[in-house]
Amino acid sequence: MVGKLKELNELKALENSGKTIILIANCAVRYSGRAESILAAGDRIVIIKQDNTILIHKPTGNSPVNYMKECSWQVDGNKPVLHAKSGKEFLDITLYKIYSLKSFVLEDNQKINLVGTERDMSDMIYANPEIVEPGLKPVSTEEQTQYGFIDVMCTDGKNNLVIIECKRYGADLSTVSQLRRYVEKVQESKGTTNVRGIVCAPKITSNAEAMLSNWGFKFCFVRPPNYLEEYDKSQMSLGNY
Amino acid sequence: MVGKLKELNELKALENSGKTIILIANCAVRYSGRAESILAAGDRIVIIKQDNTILIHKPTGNSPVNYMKECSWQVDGNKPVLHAKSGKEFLDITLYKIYSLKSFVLEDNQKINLVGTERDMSDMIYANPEIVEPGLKPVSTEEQTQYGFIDVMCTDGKNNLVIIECKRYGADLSTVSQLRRYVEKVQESKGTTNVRGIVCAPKITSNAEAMLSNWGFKFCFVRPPNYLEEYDKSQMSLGNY
DNA sequence: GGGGAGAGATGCCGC
DNA sequence: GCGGCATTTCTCCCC
Repeated sequence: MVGKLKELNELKALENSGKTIILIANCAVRYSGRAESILAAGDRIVIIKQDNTILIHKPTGNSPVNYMKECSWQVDGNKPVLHAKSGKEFLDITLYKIYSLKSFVLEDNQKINLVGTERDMSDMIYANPEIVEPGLKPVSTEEQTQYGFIDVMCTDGKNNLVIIECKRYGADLSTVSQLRRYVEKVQESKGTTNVRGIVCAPKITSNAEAMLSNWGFKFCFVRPPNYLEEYDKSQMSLGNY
Repeated sequence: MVGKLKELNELKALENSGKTIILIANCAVRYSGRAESILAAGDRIVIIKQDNTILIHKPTGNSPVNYMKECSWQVDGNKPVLHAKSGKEFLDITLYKIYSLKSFVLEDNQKINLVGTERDMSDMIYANPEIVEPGLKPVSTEEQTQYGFIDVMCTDGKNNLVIIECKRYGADLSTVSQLRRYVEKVQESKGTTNVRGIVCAPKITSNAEAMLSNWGFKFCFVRPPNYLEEYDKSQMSLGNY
């Protein structure tokens, strides 16, 4: 066991310090909990956050290879192993070489502000349902039912309730199943068959479209609010900064 | 603009170096692409991986606050800004203070080995369907249909096909919708109504259970292969290492 | 805390 | 590449 004891002691001293720890190390990882995993030795980035969330990243790829959130952890007394535990879950990181160990106290009180979600698309349709079909009048949005919540509900002026399910990217089989669940539930609770269903999305898979028409539902091409164009415009007007 | 120029130059020198870069900085982030986000200044961990995947982490929490995978990036010539681009997506990180900048060449050829997934659960049931219901005989597993793929298909000895949908964690409304899609599709393609549906999971939500029984389907309590117990056992027999 | 559904989902596999 | 779907999903919102 090579193990740089100096850095292991440093790491041990950081237990419960509430610091952000960045560890670059050759390590092996074992996880057991909801599932179980083994990862043989390799060079990795280990992040221990100030809330004791642990992330283990390989040198490539988007997602952490192992992780554990808001856990308790400690360095083993005898072996170069970091043990982490959270409820019934366990994570063991065996450290073969430590290339770098740094700790920080970081302050970040800001929350991210994200726009351009499906909710924005429902709001757009609720505000102006005629972009979906002439004659539609808004009734409700985000209405809760026992079978889930309905993005937008309208009337069509021909004595029908119209249930709209939005997808900001693409509609698929599960989208159609979801719409069907709502339509049937509303038909049941209102005791009427005058309930129509519409999927609004920029695209739909062919199988989903087949299922949609089998059920007498309708697809309507709707693009979500396009923030990218706004961004492009502002970039242009600002030049290259 | 405070900006430690020395570190900005170091960062610039790392463009296209193929190194893993760990940057601890006070920064603001702007993203535009599939959606759009703004994040005001705060202390964060910025990771640039060897495949030019960028992750930005707050000092707490599990998920990255912003990210971009396999992008191209560069440091602005005039401002302390890291520009990243991937297709039609943009990410700008404005660096107000750099607390730490380190780069590494990391080597990791290992792949994670994960067990205890839903697939393991279907395999278990396919190998021994009588744990679900006496008399069941396996027919197929992971069978592809136009309406999705069916986890396990069996016969029940009473001239019925039995379609089993497994969930490793919990079954919900969409699970029941999924099962229903398969049952109806098989009924249609076989031209018979002798098709039953069973959801196998360790738990099911109350609304899903109601919908399940409305459709004449059945819930069967099945726990996924319990690897945790195995882990506990091995830990015990090894003592404290 | 449970239930339901979206996500800048991501990642995997199959056709 | 698209399609379908699981994920140690995670996260948010609502009841």
